[in-house]
Amino acid sequence: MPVGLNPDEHELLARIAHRSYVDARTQEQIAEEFALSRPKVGRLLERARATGVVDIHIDTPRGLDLGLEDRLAEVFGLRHAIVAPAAAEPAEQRALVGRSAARYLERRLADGQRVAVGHGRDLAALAAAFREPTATGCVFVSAMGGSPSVDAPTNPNEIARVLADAADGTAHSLYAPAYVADGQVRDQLRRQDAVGGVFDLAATAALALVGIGGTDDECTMVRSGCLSAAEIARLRARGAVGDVLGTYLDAAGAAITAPHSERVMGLSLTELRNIPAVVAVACGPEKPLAILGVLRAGIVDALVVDEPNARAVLNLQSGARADRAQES
Amino acid sequence: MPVGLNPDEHELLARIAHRSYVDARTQEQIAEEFALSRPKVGRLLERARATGVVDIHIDTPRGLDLGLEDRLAEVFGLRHAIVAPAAAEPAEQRALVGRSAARYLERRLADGQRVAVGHGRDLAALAAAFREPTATGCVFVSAMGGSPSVDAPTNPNEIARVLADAADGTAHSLYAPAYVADGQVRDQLRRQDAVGGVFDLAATAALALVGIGGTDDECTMVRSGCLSAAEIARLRARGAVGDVLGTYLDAAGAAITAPHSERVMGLSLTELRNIPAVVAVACGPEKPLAILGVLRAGIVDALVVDEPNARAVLNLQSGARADRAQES
DNA sequence: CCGAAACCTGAGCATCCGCTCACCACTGAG
DNA sequence: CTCAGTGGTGAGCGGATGCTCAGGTTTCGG
Repeated sequence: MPVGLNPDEHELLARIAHRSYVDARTQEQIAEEFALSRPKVGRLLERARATGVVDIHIDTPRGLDLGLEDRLAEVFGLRHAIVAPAAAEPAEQRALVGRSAARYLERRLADGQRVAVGHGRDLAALAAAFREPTATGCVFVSAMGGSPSVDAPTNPNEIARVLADAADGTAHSLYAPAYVADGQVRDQLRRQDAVGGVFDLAATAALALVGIGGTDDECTMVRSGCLSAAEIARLRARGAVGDVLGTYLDAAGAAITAPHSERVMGLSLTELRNIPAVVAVACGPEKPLAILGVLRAGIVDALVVDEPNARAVLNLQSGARADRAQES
Repeated sequence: MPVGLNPDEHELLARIAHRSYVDARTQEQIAEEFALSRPKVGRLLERARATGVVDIHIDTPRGLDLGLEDRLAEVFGLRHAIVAPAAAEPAEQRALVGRSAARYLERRLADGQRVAVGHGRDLAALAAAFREPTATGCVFVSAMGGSPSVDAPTNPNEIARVLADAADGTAHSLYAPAYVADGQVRDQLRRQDAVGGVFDLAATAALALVGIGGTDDECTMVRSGCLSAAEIARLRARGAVGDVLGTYLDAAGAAITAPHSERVMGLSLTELRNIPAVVAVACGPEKPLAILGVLRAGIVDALVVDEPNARAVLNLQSGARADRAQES
């Protein structure tokens, strides 16, 4: 029961709340009935809500924590944050994140929008769960190169195709590897019409859909053969915590620069920043630092993650803020 | 959890409800966020309420049953129905009803209103609990004669005085007995300025405050000496179930007529009907039929009763309706 | 006892919300 | 395949709501 309220006041608030919420009377009618002014009734109703005399409870589907999403969006300045319920099995967890991301994307897509598509198991899970959205005529474009095993479901081309199929739209594939030998080769490749044209389409997309990769030896880049274990180790040594479209970032959100960054066949951070909306999807226990780095880079507009990552990232960030506060 | 809702729909309703009720966003902002039209968001919120995804609970003070009040008001066409919580002890019950009635009257009184006042233990309890209302300059007028023991706290004069004191208003006393020998004496008395003037004041009051008397041998009329046990028994034999200002009614709400009705020194039912608002107060286990009769007479605008009576009266009425339905 | 500050109050106004209505897509029967 | 019926959708509008602000009252401290 509400505290700091005398019984008469409590009764009045309950009566007025009853009229308002149960009988759906207008504030004016209630004012009339209780011989009060209309604004006063409004204030009493507000007070009833504030003191808990009226308790509005929302039956959230099991596992969904909307407050957590709000905090995530607030702390990192995101437009949308979607937190999928926690799951015991990694595969199940990825499916849940994929499903959440799919529902989100279905809502978010607008007619005729072009979508730049990244790679990874999380985006593959999104694609697998994706159903026909309300929007029509959408175009899905690979935003980065592929891995040696070209038909793997985690390749951008494959993901773009699956999405286009489900959305009854079209797909543009990028026929290039994720990494080339050096910047010179990259520039040369991008000058090819078949490659550069797709890059341009991706760079001017209305929306980018990206995974967040890790820097462990089991990450997608290594498993798919895009990078060697030695290369990943070198990136780790330079402070890399994760990647977006092949560009690696440190924990502060800064890009790991040349020579590695010049070998990437994927939209750069600058190009990504020019896309109006970047949707990032991530899950898995190895990801908190990677997500943190990407969020701090300020390129992400919407984030879809599993609950453990959401909590972990928030803890890392608030810990960092506490540290800074202590220093000063 | 809500039934008949698929999980995706449930999640969407919960998300939208969260934005609306927790984050206090406007429907337009929500529509923007979820790529829906504004009316659609309104409909979804309505649906969320209907399906129980949002559950609005009102913390009612212990013992208060606002739904019961609503039914009472609905069934008998009352403007207000106030039900005081049930109590174990009769004295406690009367105090609770008196308190509820006092709070109600304090709210209801408007500046300068004249109030016609009846008698009885229930009104005495009201007067005892009465505190200064917001309205000022109110006038309290006895609407019926008194009992032989003139200073008893249940006499109209005494009740009017207490109310006037508390409200910082004025009181007009009626110096006449509740019953006289016959109609001739009554008319004669009412022609006296000191008596007739007060009657006129009472008859043109903005509000009447009446108790509902029973017809048992322990009723106020008998206990105060206004009527003898024999007289009450005769009234019972004629079908009387209760009284208002000394006028007895049967269970259908019709007045018991002459000769008894002509001996009353109190506002008649007709006079009462001309008063814009009649507030009746009643409590006690012997009262259900009396209350029923008075309510059926259609003179009452607002009723204050204890919970047992409220339930009993509703049961009696719905039983009667069922009977009539069965006949036809 | 007096002054000032804090609070509460109700008028006026801009915004928000629910309702009505015409329109359209989908469905099922002919 | 056609067409009436049904359920859902968004425009437009009038009423309802929340907010701001000036005025008045209470309650402190001096």
